[in-house]
Amino acid sequence: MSKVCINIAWPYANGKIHLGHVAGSLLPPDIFSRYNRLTGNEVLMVGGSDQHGTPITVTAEKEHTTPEAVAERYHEINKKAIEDLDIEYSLFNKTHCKTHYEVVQKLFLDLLDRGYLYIKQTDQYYCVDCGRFLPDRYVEGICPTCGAVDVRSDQCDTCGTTLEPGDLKEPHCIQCGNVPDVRQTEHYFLRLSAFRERLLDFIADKDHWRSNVKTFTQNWLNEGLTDRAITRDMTWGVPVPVDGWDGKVIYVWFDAVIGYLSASIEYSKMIGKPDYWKEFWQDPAVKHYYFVGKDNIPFHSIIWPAILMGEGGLNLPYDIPANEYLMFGGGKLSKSRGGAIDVPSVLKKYDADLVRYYLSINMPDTHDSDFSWEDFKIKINNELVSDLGNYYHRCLSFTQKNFGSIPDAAPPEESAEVMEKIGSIFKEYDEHLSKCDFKKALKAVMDLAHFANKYFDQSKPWALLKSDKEACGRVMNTNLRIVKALAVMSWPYMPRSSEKIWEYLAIGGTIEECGYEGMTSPLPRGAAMPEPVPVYKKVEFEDEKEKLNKVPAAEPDIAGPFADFRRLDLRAGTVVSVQDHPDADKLYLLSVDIGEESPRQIVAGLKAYYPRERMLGRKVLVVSNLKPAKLRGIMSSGMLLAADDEDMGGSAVLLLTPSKEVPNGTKFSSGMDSSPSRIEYKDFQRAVLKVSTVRDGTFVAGSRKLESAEGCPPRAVAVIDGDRTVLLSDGNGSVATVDSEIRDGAGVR
RNA sequence: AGCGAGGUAGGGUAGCCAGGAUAUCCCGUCGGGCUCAUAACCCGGAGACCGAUCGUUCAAAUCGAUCCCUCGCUACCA
Repeated sequence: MSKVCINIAWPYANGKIHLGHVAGSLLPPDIFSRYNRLTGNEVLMVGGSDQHGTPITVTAEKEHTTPEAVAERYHEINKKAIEDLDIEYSLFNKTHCKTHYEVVQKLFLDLLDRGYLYIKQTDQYYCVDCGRFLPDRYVEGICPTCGAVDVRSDQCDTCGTTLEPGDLKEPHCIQCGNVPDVRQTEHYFLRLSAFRERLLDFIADKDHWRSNVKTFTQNWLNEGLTDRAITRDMTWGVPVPVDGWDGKVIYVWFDAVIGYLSASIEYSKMIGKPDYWKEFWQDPAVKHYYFVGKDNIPFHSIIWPAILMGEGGLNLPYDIPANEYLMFGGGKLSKSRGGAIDVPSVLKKYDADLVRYYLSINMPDTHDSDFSWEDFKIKINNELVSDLGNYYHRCLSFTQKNFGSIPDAAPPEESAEVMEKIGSIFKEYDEHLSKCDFKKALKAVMDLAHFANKYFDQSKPWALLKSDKEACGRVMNTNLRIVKALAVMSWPYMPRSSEKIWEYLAIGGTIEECGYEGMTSPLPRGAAMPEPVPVYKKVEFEDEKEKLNKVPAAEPDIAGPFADFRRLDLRAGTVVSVQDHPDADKLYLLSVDIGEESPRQIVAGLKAYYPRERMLGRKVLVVSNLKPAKLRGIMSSGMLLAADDEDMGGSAVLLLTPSKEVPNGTKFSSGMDSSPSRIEYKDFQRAVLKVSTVRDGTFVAGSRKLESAEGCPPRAVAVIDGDRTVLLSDGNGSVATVDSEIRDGAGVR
């Protein structure tokens, strides 16, 4: 029996938690905690809502409310969601709490005393109108390096340059629009660099860490550590506990990680044993685990250990089993991407245990994993319900119906094989779980379920019932012992249903009291069994499936020959104006008339190939239904088709042009039906368009026979699909071509 | 283009770090068994030159090199 401290990454209280959070950092620690409890260890499991920081103040301003209101709202929602998932924290705390403030401030002052913090003057934007310093994301302007517009003041997303206050051209406050001053301000910096050696020592023996965690940390340390500002000019957060520092707070990443400690202390106070936390934080024998997502690794492997080292006398992390991402429909499952599946709505439809099972068996522990409702259904129905659930039910209902109570046990030699199997599965399970290998341990449980079903079949209790009821009872007793073992081993994963099974077994007490120790002990003979009801039901979703799965909207399906090409809407047009892109070397900013009310604005990377005068007035072909995209800050609605023979070893880039004069807006669909619906760039890339000289009705590149070579210029563009080759034309004798030499087979992009 | 991950039977995967004898599991498929059970369970079959090539080795899915392809993030891709 030992103590274990389980620390869980703090979800940010600016939105509802979703399945990505659950699979990534919330469910694993709960499984691990329950596993430890069944092993007989004492667990302290803490975490909570991260409630400070600028994004919450932004939300609050948007909603015309206070940051506290926003933070509290999501704290309550998420706390409830976590409880509904049966994730049992000792305490799910929050950073906006008195104890947390005190602990953060104490650590701050301790580090200050020891010389790990120092003050540095920095420049910061200050808005006179708003009367305050502005956070980085409150100031936008033009990037001095690349000229992109509406760039945030800390970093240009367009060119990646890191910016300092004052760098931005034409800065403005996004709140009031005024031009902010650059004023001197001071901040406390954490002397991270002072911990480098100690941190290297710290990770040196961490061979049990997952390789990505260790490698990532090692790389960070090798690159050298830069001191970081740990205070900000704002009021939403933990105040800096130094006179004259009003209006400044401690920055999130110093604030939030300390939450592990403050939540432990807060919990101790709550249970009336104010020193309880010390048993976990000050006894070096207690292992500390940190369950986080992979984006959170350095905060837990470097910054937090540095803070702990600076404070001294507190346990450092023992392991940081960081998970990868749960992907949904190909995209990262995150709040910002909109593909999120938040916990409250999922739990409205499905039992927590089903969700826990699926996320466990599909956990992104070593790689990103994909979430889909289709897969959810398959795994739940075929594995959980059919194997495990059905086994539970056939055993319990058969015994209950025919015996009404627990029948007498078989003599040891009769059940030896089964008990051995339980033992060997448990060994495997235990090994995996002790290493936080959740997926594999659960697979071991499912293996036992499979073995169990086989045992049931082979021992044929339904036949024995007629021939030898006593023997039947002995077999069922053995079966029920497997049921018991399955329920105990499943409990960390699916607590609620396991407890239900426990009731049906009429053992009394709880699974937690039984523990792994009592898992294989005999059943209470003669105990009356209640009538069982299946604990897992198959999931069915005809409508739901459509709704939930169709987050990535189904596109109108174009099938058949030239499907990829027919998704394009190609139009003839005339370049009516050419300007240099203000912020890019290679890009032109064009207006192209494609027969619409006003010309399209299109950004094109052609500066290197066409001087301005050769662009102006030029007849071109435009992909008109391409999803508009910002190119270095400027919207581009479409793209010009150009041939490029790089793949053929050339270096020419030539704009496509109609062979005969056609009105702007003329459709180039080679006489086929095409779709006007909006497409992505990658959809465009799927269509195969090639340029080649044409001789005797044959497309020289690849010697492909053209289906019609009518009106064909000597060099032309063709659309290729399988073995079919068709000229790209307007269907009326104007064929797409280029006006100078290019290698045959050049692609079009 | 940069970074990250990955390419193993029709689909999805395990194994790869610590190289060895019939390559795992799930779905699907084909055949059989059973009838206690949630049309579930059990057994058996077919189906994979482990992305390609080269190398290291007595031995490579596993180690090294090169290349190809896919996905995600990022981008002066249009």
